[in-house]
Amino acid sequence: MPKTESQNPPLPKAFDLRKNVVLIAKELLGKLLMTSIDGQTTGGMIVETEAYSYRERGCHAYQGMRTERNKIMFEAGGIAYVYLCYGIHNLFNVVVNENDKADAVLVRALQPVEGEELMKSRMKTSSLKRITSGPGKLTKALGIDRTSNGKNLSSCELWIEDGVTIRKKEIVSAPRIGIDYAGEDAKLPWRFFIKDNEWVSKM
DNA sequence: TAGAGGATTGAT
DNA sequence: TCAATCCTCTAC
Repeated sequence: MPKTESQNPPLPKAFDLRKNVVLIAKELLGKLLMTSIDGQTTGGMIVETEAYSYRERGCHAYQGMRTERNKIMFEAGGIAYVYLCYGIHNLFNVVVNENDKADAVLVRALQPVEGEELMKSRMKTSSLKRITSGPGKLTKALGIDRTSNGKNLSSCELWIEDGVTIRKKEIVSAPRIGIDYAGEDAKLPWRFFIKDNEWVSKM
């Protein structure tokens, strides 16, 4: 039987709009990112995130720069911001904060928990090894593309639910990847991942 | 409207 | 280390 909107769990507390995007990026670790496409469910535990705020240069919406691509970031939190990177990869972000405060959390890696066979099929591999260890890979494995842009994260096709609680001492912070253009802001330790987790990208 | 560059990935 | 690949943004 197809899922309905009301059957999905409410968004986890990580989406509390009063919280800072950096705090939310840490709290998303351990949560489950799930998709249900054509009745087939896939999903994984979030093991790596990066925080982006309109206040710093690494962010697409730096200083309130609103474009056709990033306009979704300016909406109220709890929706998906999916964009194409390098012309090839779809990258998935969780929009947080209030209207016009364009903060988002990039999900960089997952640990598969459901639909492993379908994910392997989508990745055209017979091995589960590292198929969701990277922002471009996890979207492909879960079937996320730009049609998911702006989608509510309590929808029946794409949602986040509570998983396991990650203790503070298990969370490692580091500078974000691939934003050298952001100058000093590139050094902000806003990349978070679960210590010793084999699914984290670029160990 | 043209040109440059990019929150990546996989092959070599 | 480099190519793939194409959307987005900026400059003119």
